[in-house]
Amino acid sequence: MATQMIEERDGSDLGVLAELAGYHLRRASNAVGSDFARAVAGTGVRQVLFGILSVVDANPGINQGAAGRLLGIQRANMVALINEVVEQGWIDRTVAADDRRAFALTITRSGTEVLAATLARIRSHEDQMMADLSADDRAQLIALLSRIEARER
Amino acid sequence: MATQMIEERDGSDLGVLAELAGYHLRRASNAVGSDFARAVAGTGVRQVLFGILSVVDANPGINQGAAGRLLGIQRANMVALINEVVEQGWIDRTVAADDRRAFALTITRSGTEVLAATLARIRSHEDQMMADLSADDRAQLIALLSRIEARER
DNA sequence: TATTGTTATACTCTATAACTATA
DNA sequence: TATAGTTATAGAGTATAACAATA
Repeated sequence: MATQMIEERDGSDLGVLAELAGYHLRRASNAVGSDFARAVAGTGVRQVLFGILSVVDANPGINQGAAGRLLGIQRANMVALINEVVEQGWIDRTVAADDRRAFALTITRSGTEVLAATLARIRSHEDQMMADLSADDRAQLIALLSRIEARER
Repeated sequence: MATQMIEERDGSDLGVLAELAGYHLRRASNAVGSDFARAVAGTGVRQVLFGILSVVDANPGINQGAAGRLLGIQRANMVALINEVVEQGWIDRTVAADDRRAFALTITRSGTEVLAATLARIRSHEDQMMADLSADDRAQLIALLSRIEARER
């Protein structure tokens, strides 16, 4: 099997790094992350916060802890994040009816609007970042990434 | 085209988030990143530092700035990172012969050993994280990610 | 005893602006 | 003027440990 050596014009290259999926994951994730930030600049939305809005929208009344587990966010870190979306008026936080330790989260009218508005911007941002990928490529990418995510421990 | 809805056993799901490549990139990158840390725990190596070792090893005498550009690390952030690898004795930093503003970086004997030793651990860590991917899948993944990285600005 | 949310805290990565010394 | 490296600083994400209230 012939391996392809990727080089800069001046001959400098990444070395073994180029073969490591972890490196490319980090670079691609950072590239997409900072373009995401540009795309939603001024809205107060960030990648994590959009995730919370999406999960709470899809699961009305979900517990704070359960939402965190779905998103891979630790309990301790959820506190400030939920405070933020509550203060923005995007999420309602009420004591859960069945468990007085827990908070039930629901998206507000305003939160729904922010979700829709930023989703539009995010879709066009993703279209740009994935411009070199066909629809199949994109689906394949998500499928591959999901298989890696599943190995989290 | 039928879309597949991914759900937890209790019926909770990610909502629109599940369709966004950016979200899966972030989750997969974090999962791989923390497993990387576990794999090289105790060595003093981190993802960024391994990147620097790899690039300097592949390009002896490369400038600090050029190494940073290859890796997507800002000038300002390179300083502390290079201090770290120099203090560890993994990299030699000398004033460049042709440009007295610049530093020429070369990997040391010790750095070469650390690179080889951690590379072995990293390869087995990647094998575990990519256990659900065929060799073709893995190559495809890296190819797809590279196309996204290329859109960085 | 275990779980939910909380506080405090620390580490790492990334970003920007202003400075210096050389080119 | 532009570039290489530096300093200072800030924001964000993630991690752990210990605690109170409730289950």
